[in-house]
Amino acid sequence: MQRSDIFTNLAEGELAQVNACRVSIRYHTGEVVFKQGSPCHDFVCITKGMLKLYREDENDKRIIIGFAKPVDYIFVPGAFTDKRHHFSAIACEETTACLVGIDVFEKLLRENPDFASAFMTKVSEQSIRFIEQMSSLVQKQMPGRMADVLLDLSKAVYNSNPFVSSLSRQDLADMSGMTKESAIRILKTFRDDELIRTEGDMIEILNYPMLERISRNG
Amino acid sequence: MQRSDIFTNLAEGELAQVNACRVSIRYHTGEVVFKQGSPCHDFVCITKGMLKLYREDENDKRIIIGFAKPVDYIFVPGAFTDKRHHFSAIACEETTACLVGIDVFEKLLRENPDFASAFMTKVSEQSIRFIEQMSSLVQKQMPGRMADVLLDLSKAVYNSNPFVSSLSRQDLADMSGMTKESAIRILKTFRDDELIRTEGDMIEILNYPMLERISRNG
DNA sequence: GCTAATTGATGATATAAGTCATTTCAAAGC
DNA sequence: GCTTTGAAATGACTTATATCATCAATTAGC
Repeated sequence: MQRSDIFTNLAEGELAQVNACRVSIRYHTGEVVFKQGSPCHDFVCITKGMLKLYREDENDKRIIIGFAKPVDYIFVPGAFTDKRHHFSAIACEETTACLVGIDVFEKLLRENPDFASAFMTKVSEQSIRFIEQMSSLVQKQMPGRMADVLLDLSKAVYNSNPFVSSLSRQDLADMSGMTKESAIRILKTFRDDELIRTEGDMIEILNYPMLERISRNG
Repeated sequence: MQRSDIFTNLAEGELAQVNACRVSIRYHTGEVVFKQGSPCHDFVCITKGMLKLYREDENDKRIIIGFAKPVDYIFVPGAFTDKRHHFSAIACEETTACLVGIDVFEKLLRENPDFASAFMTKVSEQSIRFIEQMSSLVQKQMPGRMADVLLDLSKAVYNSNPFVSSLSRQDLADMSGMTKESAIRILKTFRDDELIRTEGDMIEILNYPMLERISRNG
C-alpha cells in the first residue's frame, strides 16, 4: 500500500494507530467525496485516481483550486478552525481514498514533531500555490492564464508531456477563470500557432518556451 | 508589550528564549519590510501600525493578498519550504515589527504542541481567506469585488465603521483586481447610491445589507 | 508662498471576454 | 440500428473593463 511521504515520519506504533482507524473508500468518476460547507470529520489521502478540488459560489460558478492524487492527502483548513469544508472534492477518475479521523491526525501532529514539520511544509507549499494561482488569475489575461494551466497540468499534475487528461473544456475553463467558450477559443489559437496538439483526451505541449513566454507576458 | 495570542501558549522559559533573540524594528510609511524573492530569515510580528502584503508580477502589476496588524505575525510559507519570500511586505503606516529567527520559531513549534496547534489554526485561517479571496476575484465582477473589499476592510481589517484608512484608490484597486480608474468609478456609484460615504481618508458603510447583496450577486 | 509631483476624478474610446444561438461530433441508451 | 444526450466547436453580438487623455485637488519640496 502506497502512503504519503509525510507518513514516513511516523513510528511503527503510530502507523499502527492510523491503520487501525483508517477507512479505505472507492469513488466512481463524478462522485462527491466532500462538499463545501459540510462538517469535516476526516483527513483524506488519495491512494488511487484523482480528485478535483473546487469552490463554488451562490451562482454555481466554479473555480478549481487544485487536484489531489496519489499520494497526496488533502489539507483541509477547516479541520483546524470551524470544522467545516471550505471547498468541495469530487472524483475525476476511479479513485480510492483513505480517510483518517481528524482527532487521530491531530494527535499525531501533537505527538510527533517530525510529522508535524512535514505537514507544515506541505501546507506551506499549498499556500504558495494559492498565492501564485491568485496572481495568475487576477493579473493575466486569457492566453496567459490558459498557458499557466497547461504548464501546471504538464509539470505538476500529470508530470508528463503529452498527458492524457479526463478534464473537460469546462474544467480547463474553471481552472483558468474563463467561460468554456473562451477556453475553447484560446486552445484553438494555441493549436493554430502550433504551441499545443490535442487528440481526444490527450494534450501535448509542442512549444514549451513560447507557452512560458505567453505565461510571463500575461 | 503586546503579543500575539499564539504566544500565550508558551511557557515562561520559552518566552524568554523568544525575547532574548527578538529584534524590534521601526518602519516608516512606505518602507519595505521584506521583498518577494528575497531570502527569509525571520518571522515577523507586528506590534504597531500596519503592513500591506502583496504579490507583484513581471509587469509590475500588484495584487494585495492581505494585511498584517497588531498583533498578527505574518505566516511566511517560504520559511517551511524554499526559504524565500513569496510576497512582499510594505509598511502602510508608521509600523513597529518584531523579528524572530525562523530557527528559534521552528524549534518552539517542535517543542510546544500547543503553540504548534495554535499556529496551525492561524495558517488554516489564512488558507481559507486565500480561497475566499480567489473565489471573489475570479467569479465576481467589479461591484461585487469592491463590495467584498469594503466589507472586509470594515469587518476584518479595521474592525470599525466608519474606518479611517491610509489606503489609496490604487490600493483598493489592487485588492479588488481592477484598475485605479475602475475602482474610482465603482466607489462613485456606491456613493451615488448612498451605500457608502467618503470623506478624506474616511470611509463609512451606510447600507450594509445592500453591499452584502451586491457581494452575493457578484 | 510658489512650483512640482502625486492622487483623485471624469469622459471618450478601444478591446477583452462573456452571452447567446447554432452546428458538429461522439458516446450512451433503447 | 436509430435516437438521445452531452461535449466540443464556432460565429454574431453584447457588455464589462481597460486604456488613454485631461483636469482638479491635494500634498511635498524648495
